[in-house]
Amino acid sequence: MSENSQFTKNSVEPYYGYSIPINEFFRCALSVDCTIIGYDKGDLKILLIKRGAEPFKGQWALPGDLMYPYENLDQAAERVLSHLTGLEDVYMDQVKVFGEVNRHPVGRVITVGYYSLVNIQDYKPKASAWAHQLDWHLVDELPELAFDHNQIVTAALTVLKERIWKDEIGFELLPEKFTLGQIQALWETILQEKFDKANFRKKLLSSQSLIPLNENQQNVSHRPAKLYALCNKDK
Amino acid sequence: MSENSQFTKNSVEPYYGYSIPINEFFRCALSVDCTIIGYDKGDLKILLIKRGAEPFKGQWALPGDLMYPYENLDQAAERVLSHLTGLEDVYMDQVKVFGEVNRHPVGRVITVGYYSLVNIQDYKPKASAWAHQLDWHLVDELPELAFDHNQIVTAALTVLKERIWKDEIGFELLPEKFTLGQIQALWETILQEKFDKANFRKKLLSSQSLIPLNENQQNVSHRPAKLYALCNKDK
DNA sequence: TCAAAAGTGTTATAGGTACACCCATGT
DNA sequence: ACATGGGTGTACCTATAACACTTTTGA
Repeated sequence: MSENSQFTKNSVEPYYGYSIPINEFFRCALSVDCTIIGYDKGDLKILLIKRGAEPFKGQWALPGDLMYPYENLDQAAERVLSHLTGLEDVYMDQVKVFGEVNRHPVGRVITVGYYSLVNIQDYKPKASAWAHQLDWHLVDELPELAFDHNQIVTAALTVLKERIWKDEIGFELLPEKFTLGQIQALWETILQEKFDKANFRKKLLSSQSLIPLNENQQNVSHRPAKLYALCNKDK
Repeated sequence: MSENSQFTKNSVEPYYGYSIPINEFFRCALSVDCTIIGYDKGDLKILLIKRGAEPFKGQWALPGDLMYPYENLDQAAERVLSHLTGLEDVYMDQVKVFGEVNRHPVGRVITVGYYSLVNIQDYKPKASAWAHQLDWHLVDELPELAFDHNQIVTAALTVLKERIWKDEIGFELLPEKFTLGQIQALWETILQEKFDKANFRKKLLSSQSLIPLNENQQNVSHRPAKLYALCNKDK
C-alpha cells in the first residue's frame, strides 16, 4: 500500500463499479528507460547519464524520459536514444514494465524498459542540458543506479541472452565488417561461456546469415582473418 | 499525432527542459487486460466478457481493469482474475505493453497484457456487475474484440508457444492427474503441429518433470493409460 | 623461430526422426 | 473380432562436442 494514496484496498470494487472518481485513475505518468548496450575491446558496456536534478541528483541512471502526450512508447524510446547518441534505426526492443507503487518519489510513474544495441564506433556523444555527464560503464562494474534501474539492466541482459541465438542479434554491436573470431568473442562475453572455435564457426556459417567478403584483416600479428558482413535479414 | 492533445512534436524539448507543465505528464491511466486461456476437449478457449458500458458497449473484450493507485500491475492482474474466476495462485505472466496514443477513446490508457492458464474444470464462473456475460470462446473463432484486444490475444498466444518447451508450462491447463496422450494432444493444439507418439513420450519422460502414479484411466474403450502428476517445480 | 590467432578435418556420441509392432480395453 | 488409443523397440540420421592438426602473419 502506498503512502501517497488515500485509497485502501477495502474501499474499492472492481470495474464499472468504481468507488473512487474516474479522474483518480488518470494520474499516472509513463516513462521509458533505455539500457543502451555497447561492446568495446572485449567488454560489454552500458551508457549511463549522471542526473542533474532531483530526485537522485548526482547519481548515475539509465537514460530515459517521460512519454509525451502525442507519442507512443516506441517513439519515446527512439527519441531518447536519438537525442543521446544521434543514432537512428538502431535495434531496440521492449524488455518489461516496471510498475511498483513507490518506484518513483515524485508520483506514480510506470516505466517501460527498453534495450538497444549500438556499435560504439558509430556512437557520437551528444551532451545536452539533461545529460550533464554521460559515460560508458563496464557491465560488471555498474554503480548503484537511481530508481529501480539496476533491476532494469538485469532484465535487459537476460532478454539479450535469451534472444541472441534465436534471433541472431548481437551483430549490431560490431563494426560493419567483422571476423568470425570477433563474433565468437562477443557472444562469449554476452553469454559468459566459452565455445569451441571449430564448432562455433561451423554452426554460424551453416546458418547462411553471413556474407563472406573478399577482404582480410590488416596489420595483425597473426594470420589475418577473412571479413564477413551480415546478410540483409529476410526473416 | 493524437487529436486529443494540444501538443505538437516541435513544441517540446527533452528531459528536464520540459516545454509543457509537468502535470500534463501525469494524465495517463494504466490498465491490465488478461488473456485467460483454457483447454477443453481438444480445444483452446479464451474467456471473454461482454462489455456492459461504453465504450464498445455490447462488444466482447478481454477481462481487464484500471490499475488502482494503491496496487502494482501484477496485483491488478491477479485481482481481475480472482474476481472473475475465483481462482488464486494461477499461472500468470506479462506479455507486452500496448501504448498507442489513441488506443482508448476515453483518454490516454496504456495497458499491460497478461496471460494466464487455467484448468476449465476448476473454473467457477462468477458473473458480476461489471461482467454481465462471460463465456469461453474457441481460439480460432474469436469475434472482433473491443480496443486492441485481438492484438493482445495474438501476442499472448505467441508468448505461450515460445515458452511451452523452455519453461514446461501448459500443464496448468490439464487436470491434476493426466495421461501422456492428453499432454501430447494439448501441445499439438497449442503449437499447431503433430508429434510422433513414441518420440514425444520419450522426450517428456526423460525431462524428469513428471511423476508416474500407480493409477490408470478408467472407463475408456481402449487400453487404459497410466496417470501422471506434475513434479513440484524446483527450477 | 616463435607466439598468436586463423582455419580445417576426424571421430564419438547424444538426440531426434521414422516407423513397425504389440497390448489392453469396451463394444 | 475389431476399433481405438496406449505403450515400446530399433534402425537411421543429424547436430554437436572434443580435440588434433595445419596455416599465415608480425615481431
